[in-house]
Amino acid sequence: MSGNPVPKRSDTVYQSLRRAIIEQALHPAMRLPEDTIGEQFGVSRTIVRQALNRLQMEGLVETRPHHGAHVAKPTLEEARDVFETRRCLEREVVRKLVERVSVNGLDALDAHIAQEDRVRDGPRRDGPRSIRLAGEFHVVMAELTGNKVLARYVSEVVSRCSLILAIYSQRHSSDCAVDEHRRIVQAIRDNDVAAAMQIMDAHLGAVEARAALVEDPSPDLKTVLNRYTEESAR
Amino acid sequence: MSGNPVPKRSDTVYQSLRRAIIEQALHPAMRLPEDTIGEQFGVSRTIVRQALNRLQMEGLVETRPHHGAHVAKPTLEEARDVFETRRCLEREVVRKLVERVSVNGLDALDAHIAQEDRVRDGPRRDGPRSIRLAGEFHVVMAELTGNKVLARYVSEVVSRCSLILAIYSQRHSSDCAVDEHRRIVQAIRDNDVAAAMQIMDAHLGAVEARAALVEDPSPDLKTVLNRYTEESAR
DNA sequence: CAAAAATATATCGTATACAAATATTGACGT
DNA sequence: ACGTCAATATTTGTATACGATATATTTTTG
Repeated sequence: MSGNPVPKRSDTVYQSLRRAIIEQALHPAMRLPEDTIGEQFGVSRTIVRQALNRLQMEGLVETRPHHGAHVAKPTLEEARDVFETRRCLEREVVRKLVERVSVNGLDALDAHIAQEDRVRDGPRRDGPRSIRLAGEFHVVMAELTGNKVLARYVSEVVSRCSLILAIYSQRHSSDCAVDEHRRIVQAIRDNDVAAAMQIMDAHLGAVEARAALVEDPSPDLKTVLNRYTEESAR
Repeated sequence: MSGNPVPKRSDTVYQSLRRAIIEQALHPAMRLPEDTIGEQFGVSRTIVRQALNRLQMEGLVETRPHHGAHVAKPTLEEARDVFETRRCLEREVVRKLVERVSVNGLDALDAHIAQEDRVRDGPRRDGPRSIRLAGEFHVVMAELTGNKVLARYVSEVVSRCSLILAIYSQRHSSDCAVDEHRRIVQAIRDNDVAAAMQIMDAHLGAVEARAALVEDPSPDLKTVLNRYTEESAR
């Protein structure tokens, strides 16, 4: 009666694809053929399909019948919905954490921030990893509430936010983000609900603003080619 | 390029199972063998598995490797998590609806309440259907916000709440519930955020209390037997 | 007679094969 | 030269077959 004798190969595929999408290694609207992925991982389409289904439910991939799976390409409206829901959920997270969070929990958050610092100031500016870490900070917070349901939803919206940022934001200026994380933890430490919530709201607002202000950077093939033909004509 | 030429057979299975679970036709912890279900619906295990996977993600069924799928049997802790998250989400729903809801939206809510009344006062007291309708009222509200993400999460927690009520509440006293629904709509009509939220919170609190106050009616075999051995020893 | 081992059965996990649907490409006629 | 239509080829949707694993039953042994 061991816990996990078989590490579930579909989970491996799922997590790999998830990271690849979040870190923008797989661009939005990119096709995800089952055969190709299966060959790559050495598994059959059955396994790949499970992973893709999960990703679809979480909003990271979209599938149309007989068209297969594609990396999701959220519209601005969807993006707004995700951000709005995320704010709602994270307010609850902060509220709960201020109410009761263990010292270990705060330490875990500090440790995570330290890791974010390390990656940011590290030898090479690892943008994708930085985005992922920034998101995981919020997931860690949600898990510290002890509410599994809440944590799952936060994890989902954070993933989707990462994808949205990957689309709509040119570069992830994580400098301010890390600092805001620090300030949120400080407010929680001070048992200051209002401050923590306000900082969190501002933080998410800043993230959202960064997304909303930029134009869609991955337009249709036609548009791209138009630009290039213009260049060659010039 | 028609919308849905094939109504997706897995969706049929999914919805049937979902309703059966929510209406307590399928009891918690009941086994759900893939073959049996497949034979019943005239589809292969592949289809059934898709439906079961979806239900698992939504928390309505649980599966352990090589043990197959069972109807979920949430613990009290899970139940609390679900209720807490639901409150958080529905507060947001109410807030958004008060901000801006169309007349059509309010009409839809009225119509739904009327339907609840009809079923409640109908010839036969249709308990299961009453539970389902009560839940769907909240889903309709969430959908009226226009936020798809929010609506999906609300739909999920409402489903799970229905299941929880099915377990922990002996009978669904829907009389008060319908009236509370009416009062919530009234508060929204009056643009009274505070009142609407307060009623909603009280409503969910009442639902939760009804669940939390009852002891687990189907505990472990050991626990039951312990109680009985104690009794015989006394 | 009780307990433990061994077998049998049922159910699940995965791969693969076949059918259906669609996008693409080439041919053809205007 | 361009638009339309048909054939091909790729990809998904579904079913089924096979192997693995857990549970139930039976048999054996102390």
